Amino acid sequence: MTASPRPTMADVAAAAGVSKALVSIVIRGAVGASLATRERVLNTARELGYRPDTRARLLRSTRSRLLGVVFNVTEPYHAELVELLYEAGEAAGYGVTLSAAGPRRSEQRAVESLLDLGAEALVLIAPSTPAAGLAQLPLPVISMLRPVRGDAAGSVSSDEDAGIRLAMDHLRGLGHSRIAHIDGGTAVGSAARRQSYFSHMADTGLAAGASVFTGGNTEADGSRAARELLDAAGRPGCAARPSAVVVFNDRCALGVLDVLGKAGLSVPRDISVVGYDNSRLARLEHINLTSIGQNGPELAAAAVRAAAARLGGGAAEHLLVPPFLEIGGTTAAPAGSS
Amino acid sequence: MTASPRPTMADVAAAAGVSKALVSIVIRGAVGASLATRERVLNTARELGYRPDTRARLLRSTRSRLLGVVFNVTEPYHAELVELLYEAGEAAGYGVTLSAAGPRRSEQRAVESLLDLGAEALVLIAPSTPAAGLAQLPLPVISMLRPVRGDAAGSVSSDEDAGIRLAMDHLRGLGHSRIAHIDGGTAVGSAARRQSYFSHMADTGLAAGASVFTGGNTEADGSRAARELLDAAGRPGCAARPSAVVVFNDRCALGVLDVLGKAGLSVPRDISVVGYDNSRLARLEHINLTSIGQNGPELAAAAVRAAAARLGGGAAEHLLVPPFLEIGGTTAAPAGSS
DNA sequence: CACATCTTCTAGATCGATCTAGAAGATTTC
DNA sequence: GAAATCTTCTAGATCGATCTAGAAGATGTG
Repeated sequence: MTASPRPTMADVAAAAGVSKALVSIVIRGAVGASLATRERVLNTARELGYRPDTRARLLRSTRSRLLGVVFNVTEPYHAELVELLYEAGEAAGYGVTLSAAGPRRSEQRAVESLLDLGAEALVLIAPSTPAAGLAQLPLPVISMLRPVRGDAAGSVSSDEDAGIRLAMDHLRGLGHSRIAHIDGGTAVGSAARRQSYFSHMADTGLAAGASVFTGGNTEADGSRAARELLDAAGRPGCAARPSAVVVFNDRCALGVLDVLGKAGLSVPRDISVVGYDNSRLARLEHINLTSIGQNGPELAAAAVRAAAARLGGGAAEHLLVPPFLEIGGTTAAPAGSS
Repeated sequence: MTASPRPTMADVAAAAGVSKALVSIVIRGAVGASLATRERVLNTARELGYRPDTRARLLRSTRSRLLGVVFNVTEPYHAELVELLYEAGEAAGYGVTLSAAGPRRSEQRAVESLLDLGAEALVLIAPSTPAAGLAQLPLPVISMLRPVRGDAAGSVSSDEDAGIRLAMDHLRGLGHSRIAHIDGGTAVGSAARRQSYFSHMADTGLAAGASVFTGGNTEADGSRAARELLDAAGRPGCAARPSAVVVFNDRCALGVLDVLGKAGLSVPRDISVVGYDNSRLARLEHINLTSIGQNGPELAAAAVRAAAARLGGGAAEHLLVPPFLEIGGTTAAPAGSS
């Protein structure tokens, strides 16, 4: 609470006996200062405890070098990306400012506050604003985790098709062939993952054995779907119970695990389960779900690169980052195999 | 991407035929403008699509009315508070800017970036910086979720003692008397909660039956503690198995539930379990843990009030906000009772 | 009507940096 | 040695708002 006024560039200039323009040059690391004075100025700046004032810098400079990031507070995974974006942004010479969206604060509000702050480009994590809306923003926009077509905005997302394939190849490798899918119902991305499931089943000659149950985003959806799956297997004339299930996401998979366990089935001995998201939930020790994870560091780095490229005048890029498979304790070879 | 330059205050002034000082007065809602012109200026501002530039405002004004918030990206609950702080801050006429701390970005770094941005006061959620460090910051600081003594910083936290009492009163009300505690081991806050447990047991004449097991922050800690609890109950000469357990936090409680279930005990029929935090985890439908929750909206509002009061010259306040009890499916009357 | 008071409005300085244009000195070129 | 070029540095304008001091006009008062 000591109110000693913070030193300004003029203070440093006076103390070092140079003009403030020169101090500015040195602090920014721009060309036009000799090595000797550069060092002298940096030293006096350090002695005075000088730190450039972001407000003034932002106001004057044509290139604010500020990256605005909008994330959703209700999504735990966004928080992880936020930290990685700080890192990637700062490594690329950008400052990063956050603005949170959520049930009580609209995405538009979040975007506006970043605009008013002078952000040079925006990274929106899983934006709900339609592409047309993004196109109207007066600066380059990168959509993360939600692919966008066309030139409205760049996009950087995880390759979902590759993710489903990773899951299925893993199960195939273990010896499974009766692989079912519990989808996300009407959730965003559910249709694409279901499509990937079908196409992979077809590619490996298992198209006839494909079976999909309607799940959803929540544990309740997963539980419901799992009960349906068990019922179907018990009905005469139906295919035998699948030996493995690929589930839309981790939360839904949790409901599936719960029902399977209560039905007396042992996972993974009787049936293998793969989730999607590799969330904190999946990594809880007593759950330890095999799951597909997004490559966060690469996603963040790609988003920053895409933003920088767009600022440099490039066209909107659309990147897909390959996900990875985290093998947990819910997958194993099927009971029948050696 | 259309680069139409954004209108400034001067543009609005020219269009409305007044001075920019007057526009400033109107936009800020300051006194000194007639109702008629006020309306006229606001109308032309709206027509031009004028939005004040935060950078310039921040730079010039003595009172930036900007609240800096530091939160930890790895803590899901912080995200919830962040959104509530936006709401509470904006309701009180403050802008809110975030800065994330985390394993890869130090709290100090987060604080510095807010200082450079011109924040007027800081709200640190569960800061790791010691009180002495907080005292050195050149602006009012409010520590949330971590009580701080003395005048170094204001603090707003949940009343943990009241929380433990809520849990115990709930169990007592159901008819439990053999109530054990699984603590947080060396985790922050564990000692205080353990102390509350003891003092409440004493207050209700149950001091002799008090028993504490060493838990911790994670499910593994909870599992270990639960096994110990079951072992102790089986040993000759030891007290009977408790009919209820109050656990340090939800994560730890999850491990407890897991072990109890695997040991063939039914929760809540054979034993009741109460967690702490009322986290998303606890609210998962198939877990549905009875838990103590923090009153987030009230915490946020209190933090903003405390910051404003401090800015107004008041001394550092230290507030305790009462938590609430969320009754789930893991508590019931003990088996023996009617 | 003269004077004080209040309301409404404006000119211009200011915040702390960046940026442009150009001066001063050192170095190269012919 | 004069001209050209390069390096190093500086004065002063500028970004878009806020804020101070004071002008102009309306209203009240004796």
